[in-house]
Amino acid sequence: MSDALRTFKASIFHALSHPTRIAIVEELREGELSAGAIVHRLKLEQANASQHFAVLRAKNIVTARKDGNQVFYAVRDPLLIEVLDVMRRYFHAHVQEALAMLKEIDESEGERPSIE
Amino acid sequence: MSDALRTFKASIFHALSHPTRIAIVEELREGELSAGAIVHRLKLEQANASQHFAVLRAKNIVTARKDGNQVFYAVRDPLLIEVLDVMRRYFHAHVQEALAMLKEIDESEGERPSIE
DNA sequence: GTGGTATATTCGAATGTTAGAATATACTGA
DNA sequence: TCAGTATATTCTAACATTCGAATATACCAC
Repeated sequence: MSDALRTFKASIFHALSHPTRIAIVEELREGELSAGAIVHRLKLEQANASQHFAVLRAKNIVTARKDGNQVFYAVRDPLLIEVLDVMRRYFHAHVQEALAMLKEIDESEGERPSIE
Repeated sequence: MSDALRTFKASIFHALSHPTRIAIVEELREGELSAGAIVHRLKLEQANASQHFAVLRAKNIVTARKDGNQVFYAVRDPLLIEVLDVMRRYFHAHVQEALAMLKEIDESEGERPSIE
């Protein structure tokens, strides 16, 4: 496999390597939503959300459909949802250590982990 | 889904979001290899490779088995290979734009892209 | 036109990631 | 023990990413 191809793959993973962007893609699992709806559901800062949308757009992970005042986002390819599904199975297969990892993250942030 | 779980998923993606680490995991697709073998096959700097191994170990993406002088790495869970397989399909479904992305990367690096 | 709403972009400071050099550790064989 | 090999860690400078604040753009209703 060429290094350029690996760079492409890595760039897709990179686009998904932020909790907020994962959350956005998961929100879009059932279909398109307006930017505002996502901001509201995930309680994000508008500017910050828009930055994350830009990352997802740049990698063609989502499509943006403009309708009047609003922009509706959708996951472009269901394969990516499939990737997230496999990740979910991966998570369930390793709950124990996932919990440990969450706890570590937790302890440095002062919040309690909760599973799904 | 809890924010902590998203953080967990994001951290796995993050571990895979570097071309060298993708390359390492793909090398381990068929089974375990020594650190040295991977360094040799991928023509990596020893120290740099070791740093990437550390990232993959920290996320439990690979296991490390020490045998005498050497350390043998293996992908711990085939589910991750499955993730890479879905990504491969994703890639094939979007060769066109992948090519465009590779070309862009290419133009800023002075190399020609080649597909798999 | 003006005012209001929805979204995007730019900027800056804090933080995180990277590669490679140097160094450290661990094991083996003589 | 010592020399050699395999791997890991630490350090540092360059670079990228993140957030929130401020600002800009686009659209709609009046």
